[in-house]
Amino acid sequence: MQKEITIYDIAERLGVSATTVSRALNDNPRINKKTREKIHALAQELGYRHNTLAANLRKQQTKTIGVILHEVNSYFATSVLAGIEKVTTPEHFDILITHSAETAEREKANVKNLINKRVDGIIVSLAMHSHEIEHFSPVFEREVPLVFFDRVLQGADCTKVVIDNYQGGYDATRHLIGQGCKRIAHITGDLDLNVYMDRFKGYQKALKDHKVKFDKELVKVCGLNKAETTQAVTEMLEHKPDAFFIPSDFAAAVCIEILHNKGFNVPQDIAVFGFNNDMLSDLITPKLSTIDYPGFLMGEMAAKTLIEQIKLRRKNKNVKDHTIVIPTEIILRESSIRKKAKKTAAKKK
Amino acid sequence: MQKEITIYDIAERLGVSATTVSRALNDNPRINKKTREKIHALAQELGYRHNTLAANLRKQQTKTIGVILHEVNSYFATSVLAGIEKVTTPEHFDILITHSAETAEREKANVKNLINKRVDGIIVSLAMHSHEIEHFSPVFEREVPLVFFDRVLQGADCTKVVIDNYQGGYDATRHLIGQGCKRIAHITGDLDLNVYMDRFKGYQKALKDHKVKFDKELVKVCGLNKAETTQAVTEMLEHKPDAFFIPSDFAAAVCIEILHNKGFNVPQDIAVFGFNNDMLSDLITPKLSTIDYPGFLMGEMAAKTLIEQIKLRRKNKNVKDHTIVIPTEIILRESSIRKKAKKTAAKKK
DNA sequence: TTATTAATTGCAATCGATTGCAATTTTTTT
DNA sequence: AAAAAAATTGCAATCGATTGCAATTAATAA
Repeated sequence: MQKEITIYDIAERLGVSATTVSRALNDNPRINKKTREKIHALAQELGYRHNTLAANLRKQQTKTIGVILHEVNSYFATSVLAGIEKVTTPEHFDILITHSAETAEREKANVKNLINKRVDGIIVSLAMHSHEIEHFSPVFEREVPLVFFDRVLQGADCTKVVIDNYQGGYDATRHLIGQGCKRIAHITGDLDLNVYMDRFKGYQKALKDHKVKFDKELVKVCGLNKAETTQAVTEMLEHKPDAFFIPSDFAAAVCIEILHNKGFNVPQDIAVFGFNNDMLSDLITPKLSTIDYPGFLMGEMAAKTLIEQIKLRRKNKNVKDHTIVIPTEIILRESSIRKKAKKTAAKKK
Repeated sequence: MQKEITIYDIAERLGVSATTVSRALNDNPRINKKTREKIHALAQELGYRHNTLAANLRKQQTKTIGVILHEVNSYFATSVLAGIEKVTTPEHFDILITHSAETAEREKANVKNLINKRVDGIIVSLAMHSHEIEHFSPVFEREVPLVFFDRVLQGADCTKVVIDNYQGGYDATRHLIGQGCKRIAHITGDLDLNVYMDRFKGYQKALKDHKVKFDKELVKVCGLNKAETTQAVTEMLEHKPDAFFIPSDFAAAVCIEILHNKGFNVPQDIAVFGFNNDMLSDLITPKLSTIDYPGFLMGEMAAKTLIEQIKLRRKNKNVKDHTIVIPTEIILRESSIRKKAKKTAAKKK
């Protein structure tokens, strides 16, 4: 491995100063055009590579955004990343992705690591078991711009990008009621998380507004993975629900499979409603009604907001914390539409 | 924003040298235990944060691995990333993820960026339209360890981690033949890519080995997205296939949907076989037979190999290029099993 | 008590680019 | 031709941690 070429090597060969080389390579107009071209040519010839480390150290900025995800391995996560990417790439920011595997410990280590790496800003979706944000204090102290998205902490005074989970829960439930459902089971995730709690609240409010009695037997919290969902759905059937509102498309798909195996007709016997509008919701049978959860847009908004804050901070302007709420959209497909329940004559085919 | 604390600040307050502070913070046994503890305590108290940039500049290593993906937004991509992560985290490597959106241009820019950032090694899956690796020359010149995975360039003399696509294609086709299929349509992706080419070769070889005539009318290349797949499947039906081998679960799922809409019974009339074992393959109706494509394992292997190479390079040992082939596994589900075709009496239920 | 060895600590250079300020040269104006 | 303005270029410090080598001090052996 030969030694890396530096601006000093170029300077020496051309009999100019390193200052001039540095400026020329940055296309600084203070340097004579001919000199600039000469320098660029030699740099090219020698295979010079700018050393970002050295530059960042001096400039005290890294043009890098740290992203802390609670989990990487999901369609939602990649959608968000793609959205972030869309915004950061044209602004020439790199993204450093870490994941906390749903533990507060890992989350803490990631915060530390990103601060050590001197990222210019951080985007976070909180881990499942992260119920306070004390471990973000190094970030706050340094006034490093920070945007929370999706999984956020209620009440915490910082910038957030969230989806209107309450409205989503409300819309889904109202729709089911409109289809004639009276006993809507709600199998959901950890209610300490804003996303599940808000959907649950929307569910409750819709019931109340439409005078459907709330029965707490019909609500069950579980991990929403295959095993736990299977168990929860099976148990729930004892309470004779006529609909399942399960705010996770994957879990809802599992539910449909169980119902089929047990000989229920979806949606005629039992309607099913998901959440997320994952790719699979359009491919299973019956197609799943769900709430569109625009991860890509969320990533975009989070990145855009963060970059704004980074820019403001460079100008030493102070930053106002605020919350951006992205509207959800209800997607009606087969799993919740009861044709026979319609007032007009049922049309088959 | 107060000034960041440096080792010099700590050194001054404690009346020792920066050298001592640096060593103490790295738990160098050359420093007296009491001194070390004092330094650690003060560092903690002052909220000192190690500056990774400065350290990396001096140490000439970044403990960072660059990852270039052809596309981020897929289940496969996240599986691979999760696999990489599993290996890198305990080794204290960070990963810097870039994506080339299937273009050679972006890929080239990413290579440059990663070199500028002085990553210690790179993991790449080539973009669809990247048919040469000339733009990796800065990597080769610097002898920066590089591992290609999944999408690789045939013949190129570098380390690769691939899946046995040939065997996968062979197994899938042989299975379909075993189910009595004689006209197996093959709708696939760009044959310039090793992954699709190898599967195609496996398909051909299986036909040959089992004396089924190869008909080039039954082979069609397309983008494997929803629109193109729909068109390709529709056109293919004119050639009266009795099976579809579509090496992408998503496209296979689209195919099943089309066949249903047209009134075909899958698998009785037409069998369908996918590739990847994506999450959705287990959720659609009928469940999709497919080839398991262990992205997680692939990521793991790629990262493990790369880190080995990075370590060897530090010791100035030279690195042997080699190819790691990960075996595939055939997953048989409903979409390809023709009950009535069995020799034993067909059992319904 | 002196010679050796071991344990601690520090000096000063280094990694490579950036930038405020000043100096020099060139061009334009009077 | 002298003065003023504009265009170029360079000096030297800076960013913060690391490390080879040397120096000092403490502990042990002779």
